[in-house]
Amino acid sequence: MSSRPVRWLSSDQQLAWRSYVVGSTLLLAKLDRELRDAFGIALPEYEILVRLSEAPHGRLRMSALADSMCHSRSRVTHTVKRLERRDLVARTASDADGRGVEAVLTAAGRALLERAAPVHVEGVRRHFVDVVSPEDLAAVGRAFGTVADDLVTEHPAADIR
Amino acid sequence: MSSRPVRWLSSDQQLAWRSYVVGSTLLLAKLDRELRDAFGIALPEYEILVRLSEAPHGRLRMSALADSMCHSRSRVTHTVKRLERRDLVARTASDADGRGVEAVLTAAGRALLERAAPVHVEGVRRHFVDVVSPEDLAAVGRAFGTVADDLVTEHPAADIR
DNA sequence: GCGGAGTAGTTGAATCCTCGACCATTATGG
DNA sequence: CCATAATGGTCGAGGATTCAACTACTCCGC
Repeated sequence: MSSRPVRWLSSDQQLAWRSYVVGSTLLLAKLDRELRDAFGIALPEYEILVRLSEAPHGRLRMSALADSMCHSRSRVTHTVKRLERRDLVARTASDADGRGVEAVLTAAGRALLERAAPVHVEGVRRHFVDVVSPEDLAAVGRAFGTVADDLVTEHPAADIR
Repeated sequence: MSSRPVRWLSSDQQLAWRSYVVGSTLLLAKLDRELRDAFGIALPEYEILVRLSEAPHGRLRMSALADSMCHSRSRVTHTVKRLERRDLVARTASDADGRGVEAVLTAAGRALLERAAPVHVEGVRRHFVDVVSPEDLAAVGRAFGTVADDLVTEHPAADIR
């Protein structure tokens, strides 16, 4: 058990890492609060509405929803149940697959989203996109795209699913 | 109330933003799980141990702990209470300030941290630092450093504190 | 030194997320 | 076909986080 020596982070790397952790924490908390205060919905709930709105007929299977957000199926079930209680989405059985369930955006859900989206986008701009340089923004996208690919394909599939 | 037109994100900006949200979600979840599986502590708990270990005598006030992680005081109280229950930290009254409470790393806490740190750092490397280019890493650090500064100084102080 | 304003921290309830167990349905293989 | 495995989804319990009080102490002005 001759453990090889730990490869600690350089001080530059450590600084970058901590800046990311703190900045990211603050950013997501801020955007969450803005949506909550203005519309009473949390960021994950908002993102579900967005994904539904982008799907044909505002309709998507629970598993597709879960996969696209990298959330557990259980989490999506709970989140959608909350949204359903507020009549922002509805659930119907899938007719192709007897096991499947599809979530649909209701009229109220679409209306809420149309009011919320500009506010949210404005927040993303003010607190993120507009405060970093275009080059750094592109780098962030590249970096986390790579991270996501790495984590999704790492194990023989079936990680978050 | 002539609302000015919404400045939507360009598709590049949108892609960068979504990559960040998904990649970040996956990354933090992964690192959290690694610590949980190997040592039974969550990422926020680990970070408290780290900050304590870096402070003189392994001792820090609750508010300093909260500020350095950008967590609410209430959250730190709960987290430290959990750590105290497992004898990884102890709490003592601050003698300078009668209101203050200081958290101290116990021997067990330090021992756990010394086992956990190499594993965590290795995870940060494998899933983040080593999969992105040094330039992109630096850009991520710059970007979120800016974001954090912006959010901390935005309101007349006293935002998360 | 007294009274009010601000600071430090805790508490408990409500909410959200995770985990494991579970049911129903669909594929697979002999 | 039929047994078994795999997939899609739900549920409830327990743990974590937030929120709104609340206590206790310090600081400041007078």
